[in-house]
Amino acid sequence: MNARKDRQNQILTLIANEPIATQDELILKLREHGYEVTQATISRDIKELKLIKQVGADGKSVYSAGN
Amino acid sequence: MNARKDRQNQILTLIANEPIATQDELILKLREHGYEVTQATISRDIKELKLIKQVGADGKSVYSAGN
DNA sequence: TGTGAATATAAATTCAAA
DNA sequence: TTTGAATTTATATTCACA
Repeated sequence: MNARKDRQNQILTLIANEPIATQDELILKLREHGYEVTQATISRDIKELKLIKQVGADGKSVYSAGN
Repeated sequence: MNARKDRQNQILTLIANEPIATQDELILKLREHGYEVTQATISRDIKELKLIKQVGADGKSVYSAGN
């Protein structure tokens, strides 16, 4: 299925363009773009995409593509 | 106080030398090296050290120094 | 296969205290 | 300031099912 791949690409785009700190935040953003998913699915996407969660200079954590 | 800085250096050494997946694991390793701390403290250390948790190729997550 | 609901596990934070 | 105990919050996993 391509819904999954599309969604994962959207995730990459989202985190590249704005700081996203939690999976719940990501769920909301995805919803704005027409993707309806739950936290369990996001968690799996993040794992597959090998995203990392890093604490920024300001102390806020942000998801990003590790490399 | 230097206990904190010493402990944080030990943390950096530990994660550099073996894969550590969780804060509880880190607590155990630190204990082996004479440091007695709780998860709350480790969480703060990790934040200060700006460590990242990344999912490896094998699917296991590991803490590492982001850069 | 991919997903959601429920649950388990991990991690961050609050609040008191040394 | 730094910490631990308790708690909240976030994330990963299990289990059933389309």
